[in-house]
Amino acid sequence: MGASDNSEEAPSKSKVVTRSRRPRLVDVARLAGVSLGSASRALSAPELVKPKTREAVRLAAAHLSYVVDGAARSLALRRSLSVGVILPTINNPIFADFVHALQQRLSEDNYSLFVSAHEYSRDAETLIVERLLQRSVDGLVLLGTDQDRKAMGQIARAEVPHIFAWSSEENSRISVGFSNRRAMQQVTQHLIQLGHRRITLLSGHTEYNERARARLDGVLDTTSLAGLDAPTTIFSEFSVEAGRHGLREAMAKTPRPTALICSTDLMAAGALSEAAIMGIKVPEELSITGFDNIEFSALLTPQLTTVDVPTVEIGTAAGDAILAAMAGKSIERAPFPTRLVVRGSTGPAPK
Amino acid sequence: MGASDNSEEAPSKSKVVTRSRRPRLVDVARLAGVSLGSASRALSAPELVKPKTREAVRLAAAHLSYVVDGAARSLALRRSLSVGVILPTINNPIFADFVHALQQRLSEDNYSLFVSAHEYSRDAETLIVERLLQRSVDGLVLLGTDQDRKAMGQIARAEVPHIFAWSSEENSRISVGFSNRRAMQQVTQHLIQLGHRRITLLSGHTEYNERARARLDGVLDTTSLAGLDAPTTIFSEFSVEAGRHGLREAMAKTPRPTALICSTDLMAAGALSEAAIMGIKVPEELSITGFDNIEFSALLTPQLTTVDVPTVEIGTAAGDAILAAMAGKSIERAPFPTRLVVRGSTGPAPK
DNA sequence: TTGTACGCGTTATCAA
DNA sequence: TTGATAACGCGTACAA
Repeated sequence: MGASDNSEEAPSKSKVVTRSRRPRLVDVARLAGVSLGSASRALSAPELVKPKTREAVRLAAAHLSYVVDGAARSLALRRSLSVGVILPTINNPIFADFVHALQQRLSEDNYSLFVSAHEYSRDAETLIVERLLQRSVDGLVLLGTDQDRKAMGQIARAEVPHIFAWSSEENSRISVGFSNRRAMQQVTQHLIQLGHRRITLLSGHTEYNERARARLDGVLDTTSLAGLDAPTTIFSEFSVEAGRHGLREAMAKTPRPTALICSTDLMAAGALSEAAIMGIKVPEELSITGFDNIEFSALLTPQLTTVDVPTVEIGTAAGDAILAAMAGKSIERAPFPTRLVVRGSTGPAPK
Repeated sequence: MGASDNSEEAPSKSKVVTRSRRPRLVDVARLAGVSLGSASRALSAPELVKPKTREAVRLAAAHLSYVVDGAARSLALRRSLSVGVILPTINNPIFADFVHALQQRLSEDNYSLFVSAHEYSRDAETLIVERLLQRSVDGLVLLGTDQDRKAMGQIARAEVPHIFAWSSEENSRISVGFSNRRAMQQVTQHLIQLGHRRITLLSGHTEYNERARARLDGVLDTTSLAGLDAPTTIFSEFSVEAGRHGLREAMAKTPRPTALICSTDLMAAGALSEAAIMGIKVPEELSITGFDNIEFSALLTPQLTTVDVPTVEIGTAAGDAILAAMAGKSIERAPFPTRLVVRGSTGPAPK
């Protein structure tokens, strides 16, 4: 009996060489000549321990290349020191920047970040939430406010602190983000001022996507205020390919629109490229706008008129917010400002 | 004594409402009227249990919204069912696609993926490895073969199964990827065939980056074989901004080069844009090439000649490989083929 | 096929 | 300031 306690045993000669067990805290304690408790304190609450033991433990730990076992620690601590973020997709550079900023912020407070994307599948979303709950994330950052009801149910039952990031419409619940609606109002206003009256909107699907809805609303607000008819709206995915198709569809109508508002830069980039292929001059015959101000939007020809979103700031603020939420506090913050960036893809409406 | 065992106690009235404890497996077992062991088996090895108990347990679990505690499970299982991937940066769409494919593959085998990027900082890299080891990842996917020695030391000591992905040069250790060197040979060959003799190379920094080195070597191989002088080489970061500066620097030389080889599409995109600003005609006055074939490279004007890399396939194969490695097997596989994509940014050398 | 009891590695409590 | 010991929640021999 007690065999499992005998850590001095040499690797048994006749067996295959097996992966050697990683050193545990007891091993460190023994080498340092202190108790388990002292070793634990020396590493995670050094101020509670005499400098001498502290050093002895540190030395022993370094000597053994000891790394604490996160699973055991989580179990004892009843927190995992990890946070999950659920993105719609990882295939939009705007989210990559956001995630990076979020990760940086959490890292400062010693939290790890689980990144996952559901790629607009509700099933995937439920599965992701389930996995994150298994991992006992201490907090959850949700992108957008319009999550799957089932997923939200799971989150609510598990009582995991969570925040909504990205969108922050006036009437929505508290979240860290900006107003898609107001941003799109500016875009539309810009086009109307340029004399455009026949506008087509290339929108993302609005089910489970309050961002797409808010952007759509922003356009409608503004056209209606200006006494225009509601613009033709085409619904599609948020991809470059969808932008191509959208442009074709838009330009198949008679009379042709003079402006195409796209829900994202990705779509606008596709539309721009397809316009070039069709020989449609931008902006002389058609103005095109995007949304997000991804780095590439300034590299297209013509450069894209778009909405700049403070991605990094939102990522950092989301980190602040979820850290606060996990600490039981709650942060109120005003929506972030966005900025219309007027570039070459928009111009006066043709006569 | 034994008070902590009394799970029927009502929430104490006078205290603040606290976060209710999440249900444990015992709770499920009790509700299902079976033992802890049976409950455990019913959920993770259903075939070992009678259909009747299996169902009872499932029902109870669903009723309580039970989710297994990953930390406890890891501790008992001595594996975490998680894998880490260490990227140089998350700010290149090529890596985003790779990670997504990897994640998908691992997810099929019920593994979670920790994603982290060191952004070319060695310190960050060591910290990341340390964190991943704390989390007891069962395997590690390293992007590139040229990791920090210290980090590799940690990984070796911890004896964590790991694989190298992305690069796979002839003389390097086994890894899942493609030959950067051969790909760049093709690019250079293409330019030489177009009559270019004065070529400038805009390379990434080569310290700790075998990909940049291999690409550089590929260019040198080919120019030297063609009896040309070694091309002027400018070293810089892998960014759009660096591409802009690189182009300016390249075109400041007399005589000007007729072709600019860029180490990545990001750089090439910057160079292309800066050329437009300077009024340099591409490809009439200057041919420009990229590397990676990111989606946007086909949306630039002119479209970018570049090297297509089978990102998704590599991601999936990397998943296969690390799963195999964790199972104690090892996968041999030939390097993936790359493909030169000739588009509008390259043309005959000016007279 | 099921139940019991122990171990996984750490932190927290409580005495000393 | 330190040391002993009881959790933390789950998997799995082993016995029944």
